[in-house]
Amino acid sequence: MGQPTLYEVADRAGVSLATASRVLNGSTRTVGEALRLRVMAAAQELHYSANGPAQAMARGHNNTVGLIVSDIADPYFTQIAAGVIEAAEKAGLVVTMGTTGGEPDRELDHLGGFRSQRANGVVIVGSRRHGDRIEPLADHLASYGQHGGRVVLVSQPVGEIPCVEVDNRKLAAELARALVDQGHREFAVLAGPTDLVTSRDRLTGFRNGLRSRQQAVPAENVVHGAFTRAGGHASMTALLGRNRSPGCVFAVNDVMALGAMAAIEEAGLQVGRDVPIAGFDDIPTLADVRPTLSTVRVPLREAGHEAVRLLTEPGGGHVVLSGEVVLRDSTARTD
Amino acid sequence: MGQPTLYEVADRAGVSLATASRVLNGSTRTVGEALRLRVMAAAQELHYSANGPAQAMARGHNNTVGLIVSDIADPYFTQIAAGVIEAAEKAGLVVTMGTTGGEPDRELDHLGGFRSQRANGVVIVGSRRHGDRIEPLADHLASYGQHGGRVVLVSQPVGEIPCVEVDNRKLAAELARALVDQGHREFAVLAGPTDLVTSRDRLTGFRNGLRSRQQAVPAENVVHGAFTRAGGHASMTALLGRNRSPGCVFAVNDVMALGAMAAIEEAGLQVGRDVPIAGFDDIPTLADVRPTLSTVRVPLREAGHEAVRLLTEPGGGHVVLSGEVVLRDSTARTD
DNA sequence: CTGTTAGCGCTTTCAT
DNA sequence: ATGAAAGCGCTAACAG
Repeated sequence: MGQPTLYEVADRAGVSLATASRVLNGSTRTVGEALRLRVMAAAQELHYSANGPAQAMARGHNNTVGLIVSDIADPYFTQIAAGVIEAAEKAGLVVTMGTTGGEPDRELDHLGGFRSQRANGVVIVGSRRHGDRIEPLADHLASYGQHGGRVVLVSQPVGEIPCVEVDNRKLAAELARALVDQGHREFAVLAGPTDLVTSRDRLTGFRNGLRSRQQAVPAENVVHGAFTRAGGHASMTALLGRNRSPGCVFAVNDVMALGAMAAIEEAGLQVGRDVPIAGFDDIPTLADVRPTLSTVRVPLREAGHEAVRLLTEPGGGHVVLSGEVVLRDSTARTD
Repeated sequence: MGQPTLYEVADRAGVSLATASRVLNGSTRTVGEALRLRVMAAAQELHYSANGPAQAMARGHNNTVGLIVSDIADPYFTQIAAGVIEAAEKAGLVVTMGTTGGEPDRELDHLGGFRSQRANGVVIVGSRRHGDRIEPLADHLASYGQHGGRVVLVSQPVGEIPCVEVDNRKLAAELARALVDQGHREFAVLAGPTDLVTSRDRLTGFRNGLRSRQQAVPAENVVHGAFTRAGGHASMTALLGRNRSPGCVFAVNDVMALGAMAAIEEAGLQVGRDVPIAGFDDIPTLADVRPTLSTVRVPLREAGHEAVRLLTEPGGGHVVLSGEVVLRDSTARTD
């Protein structure tokens, strides 16, 4: 015997199904005080709990938002996820989450799952890949969208899909200029994966910024690797293997910068004095790392809020979030 | 017009609803090759996506696990959540997440929500509170459980509810002894909230450990505060205000220890040399903090895995996870 | 204000 | 192997 049904509650309260439904599940219709009380009492006594799937079916949607990230344990995604959850709960939505481990296919799987779940909308966080065949995603999105499903990307736009974007190129350029203005003249970049649009944008922006100050990064000082702490560590180790003083290093995200800092120390060098380094994102973790890391503050939580806003508000939208360069000790010139 | 229905697919394929259902949604029944192909084709062409709520209603459950944490951005919860998600995805379950911000009432709200959603089970992560009126939770759980809903606690047992527990007392005692064995003789504890069972257990365990080595923490050196980085910072600041060399400090979790380390530095003291400190949990963040923090490694992700296992396996269960003391630089004796 | 009654889309006996 | 039909629990017209 399963959970009590609305029917049983109605029965016990001696009212019709409709009446019970009206009092228990926020209908606009109003019910007489006497009956209302009887229904509530009956529900109490039976420990009634509305059958969500049945409601969802009858209503056509779920009050749910799907969230797709590649790795919830990565501080970047954690922050955005936290923002999404905050905003969603505020809007009375429930968040269902899926992780991809970086595999684009998993993204589609989850999208299909959420669609099938009849989620009100889906937030997909994570950089597009350069040369991505856009079609599969766009296709899915289109057919999902045609049937009222809403999708918001947090990364880069794909077609007309609503999107929350960070102005990576502009900010990376600003960082580059700030670094030059601090007196740095030699540079290296831990550039992340070659195909991630986010890392490419940051690299490009950084180069543009340098160029506007008549500086450049030598090709051999651009090293690619995974977008993770381990990737940063490996990239930095490789770089140091070729050149013990590569100049000021720009890691395209903080997590990589952290790995790189560890690698620098392990090589017997001192972060800042021997090898200045800057990151990107300003994840909260940085608060406890010494030397303090120069980086670009990106409003990650806010990105999550915006994504939910785009999902719940009518009409599309394309939000470009800015940020700000934060110079700290890891790039301070001591001479 | 909404999404295509199974009926439309069946129609287009020229078969019955039942047949279409059997081929599209993993039934045990088998269908002739010819029809099967026609159905699949029709589904393709129509971009059919099964209506999850309808399936859930017909089947009675959701293939969903609810996850309740107080704050997804706290590394402790992040790790456990990551473990839950890993295990759930492996088991073909989807995870739906709710946050409480530390308010016990929100826990009940979410529990109700998940129950209503007909989640297969719910994982509740987060310390019970001492003097909690167990009844509300236990009540809800009981009536949920009677109807086939499964709940697993990750923290401390409540009644007969399956639970994944960390042996906080034992481990805190081991830490205390290890610290004494390192030569420390004076101690202070940043003890967290007075009512959280986890913090109380760690405090008690620590005291027990000291006692077994004929040591103790003076009452004025036990300072309570929030279970967060800010709480650790505030507690440490307060402690230092009374006593610039309180001895070896035990922060009942790493996040607090991190806040405390910042406070120590801000007070112009040096972590380790002036103020030795140890934490608890061994969150990944510690990898990038200097001096390296002595702590107790707790298998957080594994706790998440175990929780899902308990949820999916028949029968109850009570898992007690152990951990290990990890002595690093923050408590090294230099004299 | 309250009750009747169709569905919502799918699964699952039960026949054939 | 396939189809017909009875629900699953709830909402939302539509009637009173």
